[in-house]
Amino acid sequence: MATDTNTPIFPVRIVLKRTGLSAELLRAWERRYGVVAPARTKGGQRLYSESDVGRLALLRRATLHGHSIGRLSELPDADVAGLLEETVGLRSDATETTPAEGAAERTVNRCLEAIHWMDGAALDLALRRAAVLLGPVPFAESVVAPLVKEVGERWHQGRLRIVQEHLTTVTVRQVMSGLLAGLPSEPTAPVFVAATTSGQHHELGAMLAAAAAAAAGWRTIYLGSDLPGDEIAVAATQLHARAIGLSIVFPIDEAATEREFTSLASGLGARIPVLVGGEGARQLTGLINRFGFTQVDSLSGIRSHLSD
Amino acid sequence: MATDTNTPIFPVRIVLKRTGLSAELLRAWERRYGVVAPARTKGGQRLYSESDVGRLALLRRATLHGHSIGRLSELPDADVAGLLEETVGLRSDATETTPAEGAAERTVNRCLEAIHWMDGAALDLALRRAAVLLGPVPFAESVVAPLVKEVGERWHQGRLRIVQEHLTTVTVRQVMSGLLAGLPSEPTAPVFVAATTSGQHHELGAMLAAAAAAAAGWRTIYLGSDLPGDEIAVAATQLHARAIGLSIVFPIDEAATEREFTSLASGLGARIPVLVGGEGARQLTGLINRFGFTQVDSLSGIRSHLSD
DNA sequence: CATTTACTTTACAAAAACCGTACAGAGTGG
DNA sequence: CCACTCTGTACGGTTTTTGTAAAGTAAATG
Repeated sequence: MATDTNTPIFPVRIVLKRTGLSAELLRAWERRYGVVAPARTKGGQRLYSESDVGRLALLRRATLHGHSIGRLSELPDADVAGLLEETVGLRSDATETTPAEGAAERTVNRCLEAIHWMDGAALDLALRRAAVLLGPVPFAESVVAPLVKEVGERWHQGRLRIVQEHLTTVTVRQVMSGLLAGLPSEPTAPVFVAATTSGQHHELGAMLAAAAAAAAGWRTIYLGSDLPGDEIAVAATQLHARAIGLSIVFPIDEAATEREFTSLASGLGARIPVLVGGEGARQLTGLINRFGFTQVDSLSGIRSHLSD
Repeated sequence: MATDTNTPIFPVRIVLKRTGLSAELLRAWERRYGVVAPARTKGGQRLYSESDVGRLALLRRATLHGHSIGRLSELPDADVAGLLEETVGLRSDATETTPAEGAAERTVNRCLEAIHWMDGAALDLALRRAAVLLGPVPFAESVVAPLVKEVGERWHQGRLRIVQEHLTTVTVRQVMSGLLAGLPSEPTAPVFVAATTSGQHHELGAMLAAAAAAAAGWRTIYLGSDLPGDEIAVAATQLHARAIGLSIVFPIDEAATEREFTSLASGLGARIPVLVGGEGARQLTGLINRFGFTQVDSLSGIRSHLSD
């Protein structure tokens, strides 16, 4: 095989993007602690391998949780992952460190299997492992989002029972909220409020939005599902929110959604950006625009919108 | 294995976070009582092991319950744990307000305050503090249960907004699920299924039931709220549940509840005990008895019923 | 060839920890 | 009521650790 996980192919800028490190810090880590030893081009620029990137991402997460880079640098990947699980409160016994890529897809399949058998514990375990291994953002994007979508579809087609869908919601919610609690947030950071309007009982979309915002450094407040528009407005105002995220899965009743939007908009004194996402939002573009809201169709979309 | 429970790896800041001690106090304990003897880095910074952290957390809990650190410091972990269990268990005696009970009440008030200001972070913090201080079961009984009840009442009286109730649900749920995940459960233990029937959107009662069962050593599956009776039946059957817990907060519609009960009962092949709790259950005694279900009115009630 | 991106080295600065010492409130025994 | 112990907290001055910046050079890119 030409490209295994040790083939050096990534230039720094990619690594910076994927790990969230700054160039200076990355070089400092290499110089001072020998955290990774990237190959070089003949001109002397660094070339990192997939496993380098994985290790760096892992290390970064561990340091954000309070571990000191000096100690961590002496540990192999597996131990760092183990430590991280422990300190984040995500526990498991064995730590097979299967370096990233296909991991997400495999996790999703394992989850679907667990859901089929209603094996909550297995589902939980699979999710937690993936969460630690991948980190919050990739986990949300490449595991939770596809999983939720798939479950939604199967449920819609009658291939999944209501309990199974419920079990999924409960378990995913649990893992995600643990993850969210672990993300650091400055007290001075802008506030993001995530919720779901009345009639919308599917929470996970809003939770994903919350995760995306939190990962982007916002202070996020997740208010749960099925909330009247004016209530959301009250919360957003009181909390001085700088943005609001709504998730709409089924656009069952456009008129009802419009009512909610109206009460939300009229309750918002200052003009606060409202991001609307979810499957259902796609069919409501007109409505969304009419209210001056913004439609987003992916988690990265949320992230980029929040960069203002 | 590179990292067992005696490998020194945790820097102070993590220990402080996990134990709730202050830096000064921790050092004082080490200096004066030799409570733990952390390893050092080259530069002289402390490095604690997993078992150090465990011992410190234990000691802190014990001191908060009134034991003196001087005495405790001479005891091995197991004895401290024993002592702690003894003193916490004493609570059920008619003794007036032990420090722990005062703490519970104070926590509830602090939570209500936080809820009023929609300060999710403060709410979360107060709950977590109380959870580690009191341990899972007393926490559920003397903090969460009263809190949920109070919030329910205020909400009913219109003294709380819907958002505030939602925020409470979300936050409590998060803390509780973290707690539940921490409780050990044997794979061979009997299974308890907790849920809420259709139309019942208030989750926390069922979660409390799940916590009580988990603390009693059962393997619990929490299925979430608003589930049709037959779906609960399917899950219970498939999972070989040995008991089912339902929570009914508002008995809005007795006829509807009866329908749910019917579909649940008819879906259960074997005769599985069904425990019904919550405010609403009190007004449905007749209905509950007619189906051969059991009414419970407190968490300790659940525990005692599950001892069979 | 000009502009952008990276590299190295050196230096600085802030945070986090360290230590010793001291102080204050609660409880205890005389 | 007065010492005295036990315990938690606080201050002030150092050292370690870690992140960031500056300056000058080299490589890549279009």
